[in-house]
Amino acid sequence: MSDAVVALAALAQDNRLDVFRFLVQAGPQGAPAGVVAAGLDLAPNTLSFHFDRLRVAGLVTARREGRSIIYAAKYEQMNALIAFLTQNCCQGVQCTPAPVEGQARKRRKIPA
Amino acid sequence: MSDAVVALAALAQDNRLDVFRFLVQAGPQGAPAGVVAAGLDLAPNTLSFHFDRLRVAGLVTARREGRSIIYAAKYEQMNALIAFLTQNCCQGVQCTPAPVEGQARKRRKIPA
DNA sequence: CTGTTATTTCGATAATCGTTGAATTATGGA
DNA sequence: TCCATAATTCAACGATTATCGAAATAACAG
Repeated sequence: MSDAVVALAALAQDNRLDVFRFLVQAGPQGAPAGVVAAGLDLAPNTLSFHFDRLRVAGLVTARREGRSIIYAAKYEQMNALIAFLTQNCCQGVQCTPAPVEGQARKRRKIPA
Repeated sequence: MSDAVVALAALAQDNRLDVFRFLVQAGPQGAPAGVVAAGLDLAPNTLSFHFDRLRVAGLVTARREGRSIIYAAKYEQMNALIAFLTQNCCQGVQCTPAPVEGQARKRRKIPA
């Protein structure tokens, strides 16, 4: 219940939503903090702050690998959030989950 | 894109999420501000503040009816948000939208 | 017009947020 | 050991947020 608010708050910020989307695109193996920082042009300390929000919200995981820290999107938590919204937005009402009209987008590669 | 952030921010607050859920349960015809205030035990001015956030985010509509103002959930916008999250969380990855396990809840009536 | 009900607007307040610069910790290479 | 790289922590700041009390607006009844 209150988990949802924390998750929503974690995603309710431009940079943080970008970070999460970046990690989703990076795939299950995740990406090092530095790569995310470079890819999104964010200061490392600012990014740390946002990573922490996402981590506390259970939306990402963090693991050390050499001197990098690899962050990865936690898809299950995102699914839980979507499930919550789906159930709590559409109590008996019509609620078409929208069958992806655009089809797979251009699939941006991680920039150099 | 940025619409999503505004919508997420609108829902990322305890009282506001409660208000939206209340309106969803109230159905498409909506509920007067006073009824919501009584039902959720919120000060009318505080509630006005939250309604405005939801309205700006496009998540509710407001119409005058006599001396009451009726607020109603805008389901389409919520669906759009869920669609955005579904598409942007699950780029090619497994993303089971969870087929409503709990089934229709006790369906609380609007309190007197 | 006067009073009552329903809601919003205004001003102020404490708390939280996002960003920055400087310092710190952790890892690995020479 | 000494140095460079990767990331975090800390202290500070301006900005935004949520709430409150008081006043204002809107609609209706008498």
